[in-house]
Amino acid sequence: MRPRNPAGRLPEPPSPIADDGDESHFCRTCAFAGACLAVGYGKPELSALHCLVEHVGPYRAGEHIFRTGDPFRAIFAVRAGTVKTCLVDKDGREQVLGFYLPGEVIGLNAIYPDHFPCDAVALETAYFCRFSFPAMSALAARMPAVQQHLFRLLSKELGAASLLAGDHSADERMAAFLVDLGERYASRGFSGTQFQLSMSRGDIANYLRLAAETVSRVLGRFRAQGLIEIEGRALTLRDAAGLRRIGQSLLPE
Amino acid sequence: MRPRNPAGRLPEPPSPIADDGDESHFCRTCAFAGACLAVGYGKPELSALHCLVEHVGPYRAGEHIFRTGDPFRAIFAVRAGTVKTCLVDKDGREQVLGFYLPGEVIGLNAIYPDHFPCDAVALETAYFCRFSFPAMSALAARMPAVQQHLFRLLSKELGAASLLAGDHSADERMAAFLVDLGERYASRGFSGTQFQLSMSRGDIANYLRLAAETVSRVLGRFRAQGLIEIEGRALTLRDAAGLRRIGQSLLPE
DNA sequence: GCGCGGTCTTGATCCCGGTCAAGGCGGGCC
DNA sequence: GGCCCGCCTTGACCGGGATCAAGACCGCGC
Repeated sequence: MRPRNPAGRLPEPPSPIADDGDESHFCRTCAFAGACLAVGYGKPELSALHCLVEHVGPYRAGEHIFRTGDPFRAIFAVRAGTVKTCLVDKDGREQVLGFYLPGEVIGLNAIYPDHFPCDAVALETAYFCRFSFPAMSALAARMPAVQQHLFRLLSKELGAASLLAGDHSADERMAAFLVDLGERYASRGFSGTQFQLSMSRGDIANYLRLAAETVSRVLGRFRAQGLIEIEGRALTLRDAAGLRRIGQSLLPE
Repeated sequence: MRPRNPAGRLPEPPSPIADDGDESHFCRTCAFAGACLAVGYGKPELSALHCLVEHVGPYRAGEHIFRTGDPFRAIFAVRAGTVKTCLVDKDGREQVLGFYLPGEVIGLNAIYPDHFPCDAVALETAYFCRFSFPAMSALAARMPAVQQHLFRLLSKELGAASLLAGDHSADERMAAFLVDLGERYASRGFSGTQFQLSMSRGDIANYLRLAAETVSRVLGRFRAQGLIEIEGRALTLRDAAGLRRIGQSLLPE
């Protein structure tokens, strides 16, 4: 894996920011749009939901959205940019818990401890919708679809965490990671086969519980096998089916 | 780790079954008692909750409470006995997701996929309270404390799953596992330092992502160091503080 | 009693991935 | 321009835990 193309860092991908929506429309990628629109709520409910939303940002790469120990008051939906969450154990080593793309929600694991159990850090310039959680809970009680949606978000993340906990080879983890990223991009309307990795090799390694060197080597091997193309952080999935086969034991369905 | 004492299997520990409760009282270890009683709900709410509960069991060791793919209709609180949940990947290898003691709740990870994503198997004779989930959701909408409690249960399990996903040594995992078990028993009114392991070494190994042989060796080492006493499945924590120190990076607070 | 199967322990060996070390590349700053 | 620093890659080596293999112990059924 030799020459690094400047395109690996520049130009900033044109990652379109989701529009802001209005009284009766949500941001295009909103994590909650599905919960409400699909069920056909009317204007009053929509404005109720809009009332408890606050647009925040931008956060520059490296800035914290919240930190371990901060009191839990709100969950955040990513509008643009990418975020990693990570816990830092008492001897300072960090452990990446997840990466979050536009349309995804962070902060759910703070409900139980009632304060954030991890840090959230922007990996590139990022914008958020901030949902006051007390207000959201109250709304959930009035709108079953919202409650149901929250339950599902939580439950979904639980499933994802369990998978990562399995003992799988470096190849399996890496392949599953790439396929998963692609599918998440695709489901939000971006290209699912060609995108920028917004996180460093080190972060990927940490997330997959591998060494950074191993990530490099596996990526190199995948490239040699024609499964992917990669230059710096610019990634193309050449053989998604092949990757899926390798990572199948970690992938849904 | 040499002689095995028959006590490892027999006599059946006198694991007291939780009482059944009545119109205004819950089973002693009920996972939802706290949600309701602490907030001081009155008779009507309590009977609402009681109405949607159904006592089921006994299930004998090895019997399934639910299987992967079963449609999701209810969550289960353990009244007595122990349960393991595990997913079976397509090539038949199983992965233990968790062990559940009296007072704990299984089935939460089924909300999102809307069918059970794993099997639940009784490790010893077990009894349950079965909560219809649609009814529970409806109740949660009327009783904020119930909704909050469900959110917290989900969020708590999410935290636990993330921890297990870290890369930790066999000693750390094992120590944390033993301490955690002890604390969970203690919090339900059982002895936290002396109890029967209701699962096989193989199940423990699978849960901790180790080989069964490694579990044996670590247990042997812990015994040699005076941290524990163990004969078959009869376990005594001799130096809980020492174990906690070893497993600290996986343990809360 | 005896044999069988399951669970557990113990020892020997192997291998994947971690660690250490060195070097390339690119970007930012003086 | 030149330097430094962070990120990434590549190679050499090492070690923790998996795997393979053998045997102990127990409960059970005949």
